[in-house]
Amino acid sequence: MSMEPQNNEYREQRLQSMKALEEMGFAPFGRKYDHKDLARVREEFVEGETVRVAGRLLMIRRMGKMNFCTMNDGTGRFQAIFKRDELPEAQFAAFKQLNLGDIIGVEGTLFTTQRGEKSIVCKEWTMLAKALEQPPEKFHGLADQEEKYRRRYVDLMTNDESRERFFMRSNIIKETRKYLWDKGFCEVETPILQSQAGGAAAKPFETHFNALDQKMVLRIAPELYLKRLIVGGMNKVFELGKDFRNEGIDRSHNPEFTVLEVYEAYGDRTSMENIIEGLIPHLCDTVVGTRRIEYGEAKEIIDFTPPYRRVAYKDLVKELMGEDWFGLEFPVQLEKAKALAREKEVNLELDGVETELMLTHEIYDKMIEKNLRQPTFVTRLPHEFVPLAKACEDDPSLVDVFEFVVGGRELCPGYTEQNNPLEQRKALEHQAGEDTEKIDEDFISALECGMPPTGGLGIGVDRLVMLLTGCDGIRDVVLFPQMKKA
RNA sequence: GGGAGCGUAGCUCAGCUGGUAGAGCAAGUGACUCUUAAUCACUGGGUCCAGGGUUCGAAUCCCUGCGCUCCUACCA
Repeated sequence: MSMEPQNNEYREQRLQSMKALEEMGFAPFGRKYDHKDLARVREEFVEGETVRVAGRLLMIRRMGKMNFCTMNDGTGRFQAIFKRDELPEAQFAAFKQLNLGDIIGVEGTLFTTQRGEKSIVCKEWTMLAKALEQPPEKFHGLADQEEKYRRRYVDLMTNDESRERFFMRSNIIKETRKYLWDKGFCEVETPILQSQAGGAAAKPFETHFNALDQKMVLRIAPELYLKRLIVGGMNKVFELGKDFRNEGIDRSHNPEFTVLEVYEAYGDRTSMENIIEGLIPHLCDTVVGTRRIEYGEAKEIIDFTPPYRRVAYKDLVKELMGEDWFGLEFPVQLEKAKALAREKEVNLELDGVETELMLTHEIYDKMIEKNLRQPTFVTRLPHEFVPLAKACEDDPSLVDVFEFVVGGRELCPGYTEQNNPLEQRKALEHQAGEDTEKIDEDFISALECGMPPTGGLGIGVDRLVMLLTGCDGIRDVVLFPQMKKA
């Protein structure tokens, strides 16, 4: 657990081996080495061809005059063979000084063993980097969660699965950009360092700007700046970047996380539904290789083939509680909910629940959303839950938004954005309460210049990656998750 | 925030009602020219997370601290 260099028998031995190599004329830390990726060597394997490869020694099977090593260069594993017959005497002798974890370059000829293992028979090898630290056990790899997160490089070098997951994350981000660029969206960058935090209800991280002697915050959402761009006539924009929220850490929350926000002028929430219905299948096709993804411990199959179900919040509630639900008296509703909860063995939290709205929402939370396994847009939510969004045209008590639910969890919301500056001010003032300083006057002022009707979308990229890689913890898809100082 | 659990060799883990610390892998030496979690023989390796307490005696029991994990609550 110590972060200081190990000072043990391994380190001593390796320092000695380093010295021995130097004395034999092998510089323990090499320079640029032109080579072919191991994955390509395997793919384009030609018996007898001479190639140069490089990588870390993962396993060494010493048999005296013929030795087998498993190398790993980050693209894949490959076997290298060190035979006395095939190597200059000095090279064969120096081979004995190699340890697990060392990085070497190998020049040799491609060869298939009797057991059919594609290999390279070494003719000449080069020391590229000596490892002074002993790598983790070859079979289990690094298993300790804490150590995996704190020393991700050790996790990456030993666990192929972990490394592949992060390459997959990189591809998801690349293909997300590509998809949006191809649809005519413009990628922008807005301030992360802001004088006031807006666009979400969350505690910001605070910092101090010395030159201006001014308190600053890290953004909690890019929303308000992106809408300014819509006002300015950048009609289709997106930003892919980090938000920071000064709140707790758990399996689905990291204080710094990656978000994608998309805004489309002259659109509405349905424009955003179309983007999700296009983007997610695109990611499935280009990155995952299937639209049917295994999810959770139960290995439940989630099918991302569009179109996705669209259903109004109230219709979902009626499906469960009966067509007449919203006409019933509150005490009747309460009894009915309790009875159903008992039947389904669900624990409803009813303390302080005094209205139809609150009760209905508790029912939705505990008994409806969890059962929406396949991709679903839940639309037409009560105004109270999303106070800043634009009301539905035909019913001012509802807002024209969706929550996109997959696997029983909300993945992302989409909005028909509020473009009436008077309504927006009212809503913001209501939210801010006493704290009127919290209102971003410049943002209101932007709206007063006239913002076209607009659809907006915000996706937690980490959670999207979790879904597509079948992980159930955010720390498994963030390279260096936030940890307490050890 | 509330609850439960964990921290032992480089790594993965055993260690019962308290009696001077164990295995596998890894390492060192030796044998072996088709191994692949190679095999075989011998050898070395520990601040039992840190600090305090109980005890003749603590990895083990108690307290405090640090870190992690799980459940639960909160979270546009």
